[in-house]
Amino acid sequence: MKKKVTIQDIARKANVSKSTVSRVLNKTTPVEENKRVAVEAAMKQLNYRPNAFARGLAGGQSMTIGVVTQNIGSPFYDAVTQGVISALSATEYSPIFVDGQWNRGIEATAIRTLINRQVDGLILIGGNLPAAELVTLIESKPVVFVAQRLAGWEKCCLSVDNVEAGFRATQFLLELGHREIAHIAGIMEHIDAIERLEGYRKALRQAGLTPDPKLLAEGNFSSQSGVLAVESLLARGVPFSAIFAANDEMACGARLAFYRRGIRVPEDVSIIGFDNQPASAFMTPPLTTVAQPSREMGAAAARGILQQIAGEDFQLPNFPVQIVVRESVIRRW
Amino acid sequence: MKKKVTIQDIARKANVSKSTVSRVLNKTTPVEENKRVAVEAAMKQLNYRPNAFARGLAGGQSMTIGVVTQNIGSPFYDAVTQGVISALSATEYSPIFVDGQWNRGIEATAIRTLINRQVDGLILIGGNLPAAELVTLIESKPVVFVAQRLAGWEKCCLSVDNVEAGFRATQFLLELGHREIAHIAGIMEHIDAIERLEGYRKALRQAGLTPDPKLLAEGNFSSQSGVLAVESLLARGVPFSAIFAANDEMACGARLAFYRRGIRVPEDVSIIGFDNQPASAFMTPPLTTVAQPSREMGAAAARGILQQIAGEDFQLPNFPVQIVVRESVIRRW
DNA sequence: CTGTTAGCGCCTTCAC
DNA sequence: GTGAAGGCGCTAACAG
Repeated sequence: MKKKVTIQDIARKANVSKSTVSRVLNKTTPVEENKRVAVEAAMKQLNYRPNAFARGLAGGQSMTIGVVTQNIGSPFYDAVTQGVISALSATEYSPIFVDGQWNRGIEATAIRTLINRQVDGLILIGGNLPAAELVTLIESKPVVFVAQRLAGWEKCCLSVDNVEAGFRATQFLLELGHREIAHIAGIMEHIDAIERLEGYRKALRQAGLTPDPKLLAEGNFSSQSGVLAVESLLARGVPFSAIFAANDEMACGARLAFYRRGIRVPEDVSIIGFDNQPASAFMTPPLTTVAQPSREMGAAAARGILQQIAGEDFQLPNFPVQIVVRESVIRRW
Repeated sequence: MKKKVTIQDIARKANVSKSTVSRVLNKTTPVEENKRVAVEAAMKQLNYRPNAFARGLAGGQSMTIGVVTQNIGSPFYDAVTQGVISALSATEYSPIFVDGQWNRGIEATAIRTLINRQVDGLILIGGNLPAAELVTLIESKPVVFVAQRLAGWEKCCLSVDNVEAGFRATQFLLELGHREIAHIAGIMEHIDAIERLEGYRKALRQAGLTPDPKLLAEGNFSSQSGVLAVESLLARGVPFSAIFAANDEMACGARLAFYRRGIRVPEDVSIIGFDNQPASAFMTPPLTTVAQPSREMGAAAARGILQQIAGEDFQLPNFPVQIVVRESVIRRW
């Protein structure tokens, strides 16, 4: 075993005291030039690495911010994660990730683990713990919720307006001339799924149409469920000329189901997805979809945390969605 | 600010000493039943959470294992990560992730960050730091390299035989009757890409064919590069009836390029990818691909670390690849 | 079985 | 500017 070099060792080597070493390390107080150089040299020579634990213990700051992810669903979450990473990489803070797997129990444990590790802030991406439980877990640490809409915590919530997004996606199909529009919803326990469905219905109603339950299939955000949804839809015998899927994975699955049946996209049916995941541009035909600025949202979340830590007044930005038109939709004459 | 409750507080409340509390906490030494109960009750009441930093400082163990990922390339890496998470979730250890982005500098920094955080072990997924540098960084901590093949560190390397995999993929196409087989390689700095290409050539030679440089295109593992590769291949005017892409993303891009040109898959050209990423089953047509047991590899890596920490003798298992046949290949008569 | 005594490595007052 | 002393919360010997 290698003996670890401590602040003490380098103090001896540089003929100064521990305090001085600490000072050059943190730049908290000016230190005489030559001493500083000596210290830095010693650190280099002995290959000194400050012990993050000791620091955290003594200083009260862990310089880490905890991120709780949910690995199910759409690549949207991955992108948010990337945003967090990149925003933090320029700072002294490191992210530490724990996965909640869309399971309340696991999620709670994940948060506890993070708190035990003394994270200085928390970013929760997705998740479905009730607000009350969250409050007790968080312990009043800085926090930002991504893709959530917690009552009483609006200031800390970062998400696009999914109702609006669903509305616009449907509206888009309506404007292309479609009248019989099906929807493949996500898991109805997720706020995203609920709101997108709501937007879908709203658009239909506004166009003077009545949402037909027979044109609604519930999936679970997986590709496979998209296949099943289309098969179910087809089996019901109610005709439709377009589909709005609550995420790209399911849109993907839907497209495959049509392929299997010999139904052409977009000649026979149009598809619009959600998330603009990278692969959607490479499907055949390329998938039209609704894009959320996921990376930016992750970065914004990280910045929000940093500002809270700094005690600054902060406000999370608003993010608009955007429809990315590709060949999977076509006007139907 | 909430005052933190410490081991001392609960010791007072339970009328025992700090040590006893520590003992029930870690179950290191039997403690009298009634005292134990009292302590546990006190912990519950005061909502006690042990401070991981203090623990780490005092005990020398951080109970975290660091994972360095590279977010570029194929979803293979994501799956490995999942495997690590799941294998570790049953233990007292938590993974902490840092991203190296396939950049030597960033990767080195990532490893240093992890070391500073006193991780008890390291899992490096991908990456391309030279062995020499790695050695000094690691500081003789337990380590497992996934998808690497470091000379002198064979015992700690976990990867499939990519030469063999490339060989079999090509062989598979040969057996279908193809003779003019193109290859879209990955970034030639990555060992995976190099080995897969080598396997491809080996198979051709063994079949009595000479690898034609005009049938080789270099991509960068991204979908987009798959598109470009096919366009480049087509522009060269050398006919081919099948393509082996070094990962599914590029295979995806290739498929799109053919679609754009009106070239049918698999009627006109067959495609085989690599990684068996989930989406590959949902392409049109579903993609034939080479599967690595990625989750299992991640889990095995985690177990390897744990065994090293425990000082046990360990040996990383061998993982075979497997060809998953789907509709994107067809015999050519 | 249990309380007491030392630190773990570092930061932060304090006097100098 | 700089060194000495104290403490962060917990674990790990040590005696009892």
